[in-house]
Amino acid sequence: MNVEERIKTKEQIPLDRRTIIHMMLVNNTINEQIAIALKPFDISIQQFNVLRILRGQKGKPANLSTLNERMVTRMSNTTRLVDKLMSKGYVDRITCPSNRRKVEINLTKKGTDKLLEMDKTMAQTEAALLNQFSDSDMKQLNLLLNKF
Amino acid sequence: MNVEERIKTKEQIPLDRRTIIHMMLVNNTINEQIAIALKPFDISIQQFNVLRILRGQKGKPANLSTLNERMVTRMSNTTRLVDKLMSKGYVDRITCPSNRRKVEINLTKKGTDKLLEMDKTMAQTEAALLNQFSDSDMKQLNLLLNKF
DNA sequence: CTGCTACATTTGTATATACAATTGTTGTAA
DNA sequence: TTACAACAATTGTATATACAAATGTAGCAG
Repeated sequence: MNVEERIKTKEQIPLDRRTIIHMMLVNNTINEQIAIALKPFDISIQQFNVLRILRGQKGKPANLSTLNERMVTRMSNTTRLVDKLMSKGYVDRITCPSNRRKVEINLTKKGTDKLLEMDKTMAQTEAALLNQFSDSDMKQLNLLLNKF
Repeated sequence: MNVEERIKTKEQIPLDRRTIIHMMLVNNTINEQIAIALKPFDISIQQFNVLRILRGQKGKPANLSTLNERMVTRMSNTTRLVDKLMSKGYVDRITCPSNRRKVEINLTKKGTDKLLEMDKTMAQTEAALLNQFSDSDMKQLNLLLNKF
């Protein structure tokens, strides 16, 4: 992706600004591709993220603040995000018996199955996005990203 | 920024997935910081982007499709984005005399002035975001981003 | 036990965004 | 010249998101 061409500018962009813009452009690409991959499942990136967090819990229920803490892109209203996953039948939610302020959220069987399907598509998408990267490219990129 | 720590996972994340997640996390940081910088001006990143595009036009008016084409993060409703800039007095909009389907959007004096103020804050924010990067780091990062 | 503060989630509401349908304009083929 | 397709922007509407206020619960000082 050529930055100047994409944003149609002829003037030279200072390196620091160009870097920021470049990051944004790539991120848009990433988000678009993942959204396309998840579209058949009628699910957003954040919803997918929550499903994966729940799987990582290995049956141990999660409450809302835990989810919010672990989400890649945090959002201001996790309640309603979980509402949507519930209405799809992917998770269930009960109030925590030991502390009735909290809730316990779990993956359902249906959620687990769907997530397994999504995994395949997502793996393909990740691979496609990164197909020009060698392992050492990726390591280098991760090192550079650490500087942010 | 340590990925595993941030998303609170103990399991090892495959390198390709980690790379994608890392990109997203850094992008969130970038967006948050820029949003904070622009908050005093009561303007969004995309609105700021449009103002800069208009300045790049050097007085030559832009129409909506031009703006949309050049925006870093394109959106589905540039009309209403421009509405907001108009209501702030930063731009004006007339229908194009030579082709009445199009519009001509221009920066106002007020918009130009405000943009100049925003430049300062934005330069600081960019510098702060990239303060751990040497020039060669940035060049390297840009090269790697080209692979997406 | 009472009153108070902190906690965890939910709800209300205003704003933002996506997507499709609509409006008005232009160019052009018959 | 008329009819029609393509174009450019706008509008309607459903959904998403942010932010603040409200609800209900727990813990704790006195």
